[in-house]
Amino acid sequence: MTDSTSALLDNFFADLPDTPAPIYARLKQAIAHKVASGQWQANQRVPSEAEWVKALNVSRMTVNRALRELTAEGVLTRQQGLGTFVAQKKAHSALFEVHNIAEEVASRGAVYRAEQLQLSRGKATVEEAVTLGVRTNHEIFRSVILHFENDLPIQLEERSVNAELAPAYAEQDFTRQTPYVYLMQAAPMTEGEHLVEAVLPNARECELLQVTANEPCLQIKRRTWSGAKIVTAARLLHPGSRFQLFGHFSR
Amino acid sequence: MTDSTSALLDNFFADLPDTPAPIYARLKQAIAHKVASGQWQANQRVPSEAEWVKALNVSRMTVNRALRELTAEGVLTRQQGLGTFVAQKKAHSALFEVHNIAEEVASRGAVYRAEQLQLSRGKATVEEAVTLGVRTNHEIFRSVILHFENDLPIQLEERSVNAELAPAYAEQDFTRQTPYVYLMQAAPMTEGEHLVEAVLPNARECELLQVTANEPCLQIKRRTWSGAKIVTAARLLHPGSRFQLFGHFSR
DNA sequence: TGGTCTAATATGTATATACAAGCTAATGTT
DNA sequence: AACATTAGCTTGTATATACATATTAGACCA
Repeated sequence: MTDSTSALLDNFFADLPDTPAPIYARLKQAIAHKVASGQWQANQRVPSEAEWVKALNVSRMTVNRALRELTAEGVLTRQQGLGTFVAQKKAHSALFEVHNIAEEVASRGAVYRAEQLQLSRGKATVEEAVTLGVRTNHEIFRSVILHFENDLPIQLEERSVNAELAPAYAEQDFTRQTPYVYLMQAAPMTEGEHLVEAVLPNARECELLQVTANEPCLQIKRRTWSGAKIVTAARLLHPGSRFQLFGHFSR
Repeated sequence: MTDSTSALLDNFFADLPDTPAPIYARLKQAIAHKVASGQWQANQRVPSEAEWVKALNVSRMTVNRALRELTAEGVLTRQQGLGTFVAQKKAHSALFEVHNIAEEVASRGAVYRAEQLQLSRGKATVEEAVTLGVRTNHEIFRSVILHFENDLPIQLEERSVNAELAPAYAEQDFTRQTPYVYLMQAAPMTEGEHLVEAVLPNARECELLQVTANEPCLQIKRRTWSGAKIVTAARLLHPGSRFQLFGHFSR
């Protein structure tokens, strides 16, 4: 084991709840948190099974189970004889994963740009309180961002954010970094839901998205959880002629 | 072990390829095939770990791994002290799973009905050959079915089927049983892809779906594989005002 | 009859051990 | 210098064992 690895593993479980969860589950959670929060970057090497065994004083099969399950879940990738690494995000997984529109546009070789139309803070309306699962006196952020691919609008994003979980939301510059990036490091997503439907945009949305009236749009309503609390709820509107959702599954 | 269980396990691996795959993987594949093909129904009890150990002469941990992974994949459910069972299909998993529209409508407590508008056999057109990955002289079936929820059209389904993999497709009565049910038992699905977008229906589609012009529709193009071959390609058109896709994910 | 306890059975987790197989770097040879 | 071999690391799989915990059915007793 290298010195850096040793430092990596010192007090690894320190910031985890000392719940009576199985060892393999706590190890999974700890690693998943490192990855989700961005502390461990894609393609970075993860300690080997033998190193975990030495550092945590558990059996190799227990470590093996944790790493194997995280691999099945797409968090890690492993190569026999080589090691275990943080997995890269899939390019075409928009249907199954919460995606970062900036990365997606870039992966198509197109130019990405964003305009921030609104960013405010206030107490939750009744609708927002219901959607986010908070009281009506709870502080929330609201943002409206228009995302461009090659100077054509590709996504209109209206978002409500739980201020308790993402306190520095208003200080972000969303023309430089999408909300996704900040939210993932502030409150890593553990669960989420999508609701996808085809809708007609109203006059203002037509203008913003630069589409003619009667152009159908794909609307995605998404909520994401971090633990038991809802972090954010978003409504994403995509011009039907410029945007498709793609998904692939096995077994 | 009961006699029926014993019969169940006789020659369990008989119809599986004798490839040099790991034991746990072959057991997973064999069980998944029983479930996917409908031979083992939902909620049916699966042999216990001890029974598998006795019948296959392998260690319990190997069986445990197969059953545990199938549980993580949603094929089985397990209850400590009780046993292992074939899992029920999720109600709201339309986004992630290939769904059976009849079951979905029924699960909402609504009345399901279908009209078969077309059912024919012939050689593949160039477009079909490309979509299905076959030669242009390959035999395929084509069907058009309109699905109703409470006497309102909810899905227009245009489907091309590989006749080699589903030879009895034309003999089915799709007003009584959806193509999904026959296809799953004829050639269990191992992989699939979706392409989701918002579109405007043409005049004929508007009439069939009983929607006004300018009503946006959700179009899903889906292809499913059984092993290396494509079984079927379908285009599903849903009125936007009556249909939503829902998805949920963890971690 | 009704309730309680217990034995049997099921899955859940953890460990130690063993060997197979892939990759890399150092070593040795020509 | 160029090549081949090997040692040492990695993950992948399979087994035996142990104990924990959940559920059920039947034995037992009041």
